[in-house]
Amino acid sequence: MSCDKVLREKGYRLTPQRMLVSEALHNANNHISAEEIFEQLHARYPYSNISTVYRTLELMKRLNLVTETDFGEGRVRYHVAEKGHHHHLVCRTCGKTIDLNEPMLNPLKGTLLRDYDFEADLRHLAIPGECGDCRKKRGRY
Amino acid sequence: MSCDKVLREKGYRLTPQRMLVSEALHNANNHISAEEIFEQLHARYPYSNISTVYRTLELMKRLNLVTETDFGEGRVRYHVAEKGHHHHLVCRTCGKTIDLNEPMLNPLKGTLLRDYDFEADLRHLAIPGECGDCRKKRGRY
DNA sequence: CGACTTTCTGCAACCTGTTGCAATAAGTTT
DNA sequence: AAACTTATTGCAACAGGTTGCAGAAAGTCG
Repeated sequence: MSCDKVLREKGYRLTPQRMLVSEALHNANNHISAEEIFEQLHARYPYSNISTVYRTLELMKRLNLVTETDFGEGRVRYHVAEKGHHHHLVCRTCGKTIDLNEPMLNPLKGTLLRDYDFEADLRHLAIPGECGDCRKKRGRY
Repeated sequence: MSCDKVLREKGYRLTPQRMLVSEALHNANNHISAEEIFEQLHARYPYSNISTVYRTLELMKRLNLVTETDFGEGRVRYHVAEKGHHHHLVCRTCGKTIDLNEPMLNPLKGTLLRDYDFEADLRHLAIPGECGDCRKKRGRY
Protein backbone atom coordinates (compact mmCIF):
# COMPACT_ATOMS: atom_id res chain seq x y z
CA MET A 1 0.00 0.00 0.00
CA SER A 2 2.30 2.70 -1.20
CA CYS A 3 -0.43 5.35 -1.02
CA ASP A 4 -0.01 5.57 2.72
CA LYS A 5 3.73 5.94 2.40
CA VAL A 6 3.41 8.72 -0.16
CA LEU A 7 1.01 10.62 2.08
CA ARG A 8 3.47 10.51 4.96
CA GLU A 9 6.41 11.43 2.82
CA LYS A 10 4.60 14.48 1.52
CA GLY A 11 3.83 15.57 5.07
CA TYR A 12 0.16 14.65 5.22
CA ARG A 13 -1.25 12.92 8.25
CA LEU A 14 -2.14 9.29 8.01
CA THR A 15 -5.44 9.27 9.85
CA PRO A 16 -7.57 6.15 10.33
CA GLN A 17 -10.11 7.60 7.90
CA ARG A 18 -7.50 8.03 5.21
CA MET A 19 -6.15 4.52 5.79
CA LEU A 20 -9.61 3.06 5.36
CA VAL A 21 -10.28 5.03 2.19
CA SER A 22 -6.97 3.85 0.81
CA GLU A 23 -7.77 0.27 1.83
CA ALA A 24 -11.13 0.34 0.12
CA LEU A 25 -9.53 1.61 -3.06
CA HIS A 26 -6.90 -1.10 -3.01
CA ASN A 27 -9.32 -3.92 -2.22
CA ALA A 28 -11.70 -2.98 -5.01
CA ASN A 29 -10.85 -4.95 -8.09
CA ASN A 30 -12.77 -2.62 -10.34
CA HIS A 31 -13.56 1.08 -10.28
CA ILE A 32 -15.21 2.11 -7.05
CA SER A 33 -17.51 5.04 -6.25
CA ALA A 34 -17.25 7.46 -3.34
CA GLU A 35 -20.47 6.07 -1.90
CA GLU A 36 -19.07 2.53 -1.90
CA ILE A 37 -15.88 3.69 -0.22
CA PHE A 38 -17.92 5.49 2.38
CA GLU A 39 -19.98 2.36 3.13
CA GLN A 40 -16.80 0.51 4.01
CA LEU A 41 -15.43 3.40 6.04
CA HIS A 42 -18.68 3.93 7.88
CA ALA A 43 -18.98 0.23 8.78
CA ARG A 44 -15.81 0.43 10.86
CA TYR A 45 -15.98 4.07 11.83
CA PRO A 46 -19.61 4.99 12.38
CA TYR A 47 -19.04 8.67 13.12
CA SER A 48 -17.22 9.31 9.88
CA ASN A 49 -18.63 11.51 7.20
CA ILE A 50 -18.74 11.24 3.43
CA SER A 51 -17.17 14.64 3.00
CA THR A 52 -13.98 13.16 4.42
CA VAL A 53 -14.06 10.57 1.68
CA TYR A 54 -14.39 13.25 -0.96
CA ARG A 55 -11.63 15.31 0.56
CA THR A 56 -9.32 12.33 0.78
CA LEU A 57 -10.03 11.39 -2.81
CA GLU A 58 -9.30 14.92 -3.94
CA LEU A 59 -6.00 14.85 -2.09
CA MET A 60 -5.06 11.52 -3.61
CA LYS A 61 -5.96 12.79 -7.06
CA ARG A 62 -3.66 15.77 -6.60
CA LEU A 63 -0.87 13.43 -5.57
CA ASN A 64 -1.54 11.20 -8.58
CA LEU A 65 -2.36 8.27 -6.35
CA VAL A 66 -5.82 7.70 -7.77
CA THR A 67 -7.52 8.46 -11.03
CA GLU A 68 -11.07 9.60 -11.48
CA THR A 69 -13.19 8.47 -14.39
CA ASP A 70 -16.60 9.66 -15.47
CA PHE A 71 -18.51 6.85 -17.14
CA GLY A 72 -21.48 9.12 -17.64
CA GLU A 73 -23.58 7.31 -15.05
CA GLY A 74 -24.16 10.37 -12.88
CA ARG A 75 -21.39 9.58 -10.46
CA VAL A 76 -17.67 9.33 -10.84
CA ARG A 77 -15.51 6.28 -10.14
CA TYR A 78 -12.04 5.98 -8.66
CA HIS A 79 -9.14 3.66 -9.24
CA VAL A 80 -5.66 3.27 -7.77
CA ALA A 81 -3.25 4.81 -10.24
CA GLU A 82 -0.48 2.26 -9.78
CA LYS A 83 -2.79 -0.62 -10.64
CA GLY A 84 -2.32 0.27 -14.26
CA HIS A 85 -3.71 2.73 -16.70
CA HIS A 86 -6.34 2.06 -19.24
CA HIS A 87 -8.99 4.03 -21.01
CA HIS A 88 -12.65 3.57 -21.75
CA LEU A 89 -14.77 4.25 -24.77
CA VAL A 90 -18.24 5.01 -23.43
CA CYS A 91 -21.20 4.72 -25.78
CA ARG A 92 -23.51 7.67 -25.35
CA THR A 93 -26.51 5.67 -26.56
CA CYS A 94 -26.36 2.24 -24.91
CA GLY A 95 -23.88 2.99 -22.12
CA LYS A 96 -21.58 0.13 -23.04
CA THR A 97 -17.89 0.66 -22.32
CA ILE A 98 -14.99 -0.69 -24.36
CA ASP A 99 -11.59 -0.89 -22.72
CA LEU A 100 -8.64 0.62 -24.45
CA ASN A 101 -5.10 -0.26 -23.62
CA GLU A 102 -2.70 2.34 -22.43
CA PRO A 103 -0.31 3.12 -25.30
CA MET A 104 -3.17 4.01 -27.61
CA LEU A 105 -3.02 7.63 -26.52
CA ASN A 106 0.74 7.99 -26.33
CA PRO A 107 1.10 9.69 -29.72
CA LEU A 108 -1.40 12.35 -28.66
CA LYS A 109 0.29 12.82 -25.31
CA GLY A 110 3.61 13.30 -27.04
CA THR A 111 2.25 15.86 -29.47
CA LEU A 112 0.64 17.92 -26.73
CA LEU A 113 3.84 17.98 -24.73
CA ARG A 114 6.01 18.92 -27.70
CA ASP A 115 3.76 21.46 -29.34
CA TYR A 116 2.00 22.99 -26.32
CA ASP A 117 4.32 22.27 -23.40
CA PHE A 118 1.30 20.67 -21.76
CA GLU A 119 1.55 17.43 -19.82
CA ALA A 120 -1.82 15.85 -20.47
CA ASP A 121 -3.23 13.59 -17.80
CA LEU A 122 -4.43 10.77 -20.00
CA ARG A 123 -4.04 8.04 -17.48
CA HIS A 124 -7.64 7.14 -17.17
CA LEU A 125 -9.79 8.76 -19.75
CA ALA A 126 -13.41 8.12 -20.66
CA ILE A 127 -14.02 9.07 -24.26
CA PRO A 128 -17.67 9.61 -25.16
CA GLY A 129 -19.07 8.59 -28.51
CA GLU A 130 -21.14 5.90 -30.11
CA CYS A 131 -20.42 2.24 -30.66
CA GLY A 132 -20.85 0.44 -33.97
CA ASP A 133 -24.03 -1.37 -32.94
CA CYS A 134 -25.83 1.81 -31.95
CA ARG A 135 -24.70 3.66 -35.03
CA LYS A 136 -26.65 1.18 -37.12
CA LYS A 137 -29.95 1.59 -35.33
CA ARG A 138 -30.04 5.36 -35.24
CA GLY A 139 -33.55 6.78 -35.43
CA ARG A 140 -35.01 9.84 -33.91
CA TYR A 141 -32.38 10.22 -31.24
CA MET B 1 -30.76 29.29 -36.36
CA SER B 2 -30.75 25.79 -37.72
CA CYS B 3 -31.22 24.28 -34.26
CA ASP B 4 -34.88 25.16 -34.37
CA LYS B 5 -35.28 23.61 -37.78
CA VAL B 6 -33.63 20.37 -36.71
CA LEU B 7 -35.89 20.12 -33.69
CA ARG B 8 -39.00 20.43 -35.84
CA GLU B 9 -37.70 18.02 -38.44
CA LYS B 10 -37.08 15.39 -35.83
CA GLY B 11 -40.60 15.80 -34.52
CA TYR B 12 -39.87 17.78 -31.38
CA ARG B 13 -42.01 20.74 -30.45
CA LEU B 14 -40.58 24.19 -30.81
CA THR B 15 -41.79 25.76 -27.60
CA PRO B 16 -41.03 29.34 -26.57
CA GLN B 17 -38.75 28.01 -23.85
CA ARG B 18 -36.74 25.99 -26.34
CA MET B 19 -36.51 28.91 -28.73
CA LEU B 20 -35.14 31.14 -26.00
CA VAL B 21 -32.59 28.54 -24.92
CA SER B 22 -31.49 28.16 -28.51
CA GLU B 23 -31.32 31.94 -28.89
CA ALA B 24 -29.18 32.35 -25.79
CA LEU B 25 -26.79 29.70 -27.08
CA HIS B 26 -26.48 31.37 -30.46
CA ASN B 27 -26.04 34.87 -29.07
CA ALA B 28 -23.30 33.86 -26.69
CA ASN B 29 -19.97 34.39 -28.32
CA ASN B 30 -18.19 32.15 -25.87
CA HIS B 31 -19.15 29.05 -23.90
CA ILE B 32 -22.24 29.66 -21.81
CA SER B 33 -23.46 27.99 -18.62
CA ALA B 34 -26.94 26.66 -17.88
CA GLU B 35 -27.38 29.33 -15.25
CA GLU B 36 -26.61 32.10 -17.73
CA ILE B 37 -29.02 30.65 -20.25
CA PHE B 38 -31.68 30.48 -17.56
CA GLU B 39 -31.16 34.12 -16.62
CA GLN B 40 -31.98 35.14 -20.17
CA LEU B 41 -34.94 32.79 -20.39
CA HIS B 42 -36.30 33.89 -17.04
CA ALA B 43 -36.06 37.57 -17.92
CA ARG B 44 -38.60 37.11 -20.70
CA TYR B 45 -40.51 34.20 -19.29
CA PRO B 46 -40.71 34.65 -15.53
CA TYR B 47 -42.53 31.42 -14.77
CA SER B 48 -39.97 29.25 -16.47
CA ASN B 49 -37.82 26.84 -14.57
CA ILE B 50 -34.17 25.91 -14.81
CA SER B 51 -34.97 22.23 -15.17
CA THR B 52 -36.42 23.05 -18.56
CA VAL B 53 -33.08 24.53 -19.54
CA TYR B 54 -31.29 21.38 -18.49
CA ARG B 55 -33.77 19.18 -20.32
CA THR B 56 -33.49 21.24 -23.48
CA LEU B 57 -29.72 21.14 -23.33
CA GLU B 58 -29.78 17.38 -22.90
CA LEU B 59 -32.03 17.07 -25.93
CA MET B 60 -29.79 19.28 -28.01
CA LYS B 61 -26.77 17.31 -26.94
CA ARG B 62 -28.41 14.09 -28.10
CA LEU B 63 -29.17 15.69 -31.44
CA ASN B 64 -25.58 16.91 -31.72
CA LEU B 65 -26.70 20.52 -31.80
CA VAL B 66 -24.66 21.60 -28.82
CA THR B 67 -21.53 20.37 -27.15
CA GLU B 68 -20.86 20.27 -23.45
CA THR B 69 -17.45 20.98 -22.00
CA ASP B 70 -16.22 20.57 -18.46
CA PHE B 71 -13.54 23.12 -17.69
CA GLY B 72 -13.25 21.82 -14.17
CA GLU B 73 -14.82 24.91 -12.66
CA GLY B 74 -17.67 23.09 -10.94
CA ARG B 75 -20.13 23.75 -13.70
CA VAL B 76 -20.32 22.72 -17.28
CA ARG B 77 -20.47 25.02 -20.31
CA TYR B 78 -22.32 24.74 -23.58
CA HIS B 79 -21.59 25.75 -27.12
CA VAL B 80 -23.43 25.53 -30.44
CA ALA B 81 -21.91 22.63 -32.34
CA GLU B 82 -22.04 24.25 -35.78
CA LYS B 83 -20.06 27.26 -34.57
CA GLY B 84 -16.95 25.16 -34.93
CA HIS B 85 -15.09 22.59 -32.94
CA HIS B 86 -12.08 23.15 -30.83
CA HIS B 87 -10.54 21.62 -27.79
CA HIS B 88 -9.14 22.85 -24.53
CA LEU B 89 -6.16 21.88 -22.47
CA VAL B 90 -7.09 22.63 -18.87
CA CYS B 91 -4.34 22.99 -16.29
CA ARG B 92 -5.25 21.15 -13.13
CA THR B 93 -3.05 23.42 -11.03
CA CYS B 94 -3.61 27.00 -12.19
CA GLY B 95 -6.85 26.53 -14.13
CA LYS B 96 -5.50 28.14 -17.28
CA THR B 97 -6.93 26.82 -20.55
CA ILE B 98 -5.10 26.52 -23.84
CA ASP B 99 -7.11 26.25 -27.02
CA LEU B 100 -6.36 23.47 -29.40
CA ASN B 101 -7.44 23.49 -32.99
CA GLU B 102 -9.72 20.85 -34.35
CA PRO B 103 -7.61 18.52 -36.50
CA MET B 104 -5.24 17.80 -33.65
CA LEU B 105 -7.34 14.85 -32.57
CA ASN B 106 -8.18 13.49 -36.00
CA PRO B 107 -5.53 10.77 -35.99
CA LEU B 108 -6.92 9.44 -32.71
CA LYS B 109 -10.46 9.60 -33.98
CA GLY B 110 -9.48 7.63 -37.06
CA THR B 111 -7.72 4.95 -35.07
CA LEU B 112 -10.65 4.44 -32.72
CA LEU B 113 -13.05 4.09 -35.62
CA ARG B 114 -10.86 1.65 -37.51
CA ASP B 115 -9.70 -0.51 -34.64
CA TYR B 116 -12.72 -0.38 -32.33
CA ASP B 117 -15.63 0.51 -34.60
CA PHE B 118 -16.24 3.38 -32.18
CA GLU B 119 -17.17 6.85 -33.35
CA ALA B 120 -15.57 9.05 -30.73
CA ASP B 121 -17.23 12.36 -29.99
CA LEU B 122 -14.18 14.54 -29.89
CA ARG B 123 -15.86 17.70 -30.98
CA HIS B 124 -15.30 19.63 -27.85
CA LEU B 125 -12.98 18.00 -25.43
CA ALA B 126 -11.37 19.34 -22.28
CA ILE B 127 -8.16 17.50 -21.59
CA PRO B 128 -6.90 17.77 -18.00
CA GLY B 129 -3.24 18.00 -17.20
CA GLU B 130 -0.61 20.49 -16.22
CA CYS B 131 0.87 23.38 -18.11
CA GLY B 132 4.57 24.04 -18.45
CA ASP B 133 4.65 26.93 -15.99
CA CYS B 134 3.06 24.93 -13.20
CA ARG B 135 5.22 21.90 -13.85
CA LYS B 136 8.26 24.02 -12.95
CA LYS B 137 7.01 25.23 -9.58
CA ARG B 138 5.88 21.87 -8.24
CA GLY B 139 6.27 21.53 -4.51
CA ARG B 140 4.26 19.59 -2.06
CA TYR B 141 1.22 19.27 -4.27
C1' DC C 1 -63.46 24.75 -34.09
C1' DG C 2 -63.63 21.10 -30.37
C1' DA C 3 -62.11 16.74 -28.67
C1' DC C 4 -58.16 13.87 -28.25
C1' DT C 5 -53.40 12.33 -27.81
C1' DT C 6 -48.81 13.08 -26.70
C1' DT C 7 -45.06 16.03 -25.53
C1' DC C 8 -43.40 19.33 -22.57
C1' DT C 9 -43.18 22.27 -18.44
C1' DG C 10 -43.08 23.71 -13.53
C1' DC C 11 -42.64 22.19 -9.22
C1' DA C 12 -40.77 19.80 -5.42
C1' DA C 13 -37.86 16.37 -3.93
C1' DC C 14 -33.75 14.24 -4.56
C1' DC C 15 -28.67 13.03 -5.66
C1' DT C 16 -23.65 13.79 -6.01
C1' DG C 17 -20.28 16.60 -4.66
C1' DT C 18 -18.29 21.02 -2.24
C1' DT C 19 -17.44 24.42 1.38
C1' DG C 20 -17.18 27.27 5.91
C1' DC C 21 -16.62 26.65 10.43
C1' DA C 22 -15.88 25.09 15.07
C1' DA C 23 -14.13 21.13 17.42
C1' DT C 24 -10.82 17.40 17.40
C1' DA C 25 -6.81 14.78 16.74
C1' DA C 26 -1.82 14.36 14.74
C1' DG C 27 2.51 15.30 15.04
C1' DT C 28 6.15 18.33 17.37
C1' DT C 29 8.60 20.63 20.93
C1' DT C 30 10.10 21.09 25.39
C1' DA D 1 4.09 13.47 29.35
C1' DA D 2 2.08 18.12 28.87
C1' DA D 3 1.63 21.98 26.01
C1' DC D 4 1.43 23.66 21.50
C1' DT D 5 0.70 24.17 16.55
C1' DT D 6 -1.48 22.95 12.53
C1' DA D 7 -3.91 19.61 9.66
C1' DT D 8 -8.01 17.18 9.54
C1' DT D 9 -12.69 15.92 10.63
C1' DG D 10 -17.84 16.09 11.26
C1' DC D 11 -21.53 18.74 10.64
C1' DA D 12 -24.73 21.55 8.33
C1' DA D 13 -25.64 24.33 4.58
C1' DC D 14 -25.02 24.91 -0.07
C1' DA D 15 -24.48 24.30 -5.40
C1' DG D 16 -25.18 22.11 -9.83
C1' DG D 17 -27.81 18.90 -11.98
C1' DT D 18 -31.63 15.13 -12.41
C1' DT D 19 -36.16 12.96 -11.91
C1' DG D 20 -41.29 11.73 -10.99
C1' DC D 21 -45.42 13.50 -11.44
C1' DA D 22 -49.55 16.18 -12.34
C1' DG D 23 -51.12 19.83 -15.06
C1' DA D 24 -50.52 22.71 -19.29
C1' DA D 25 -49.60 23.37 -24.01
C1' DA D 26 -48.76 21.50 -28.99
C1' DG D 27 -50.01 19.24 -32.69
C1' DT D 28 -53.65 16.11 -34.93
C1' DC D 29 -57.98 14.51 -36.57
C1' DG D 30 -62.85 14.65 -37.42
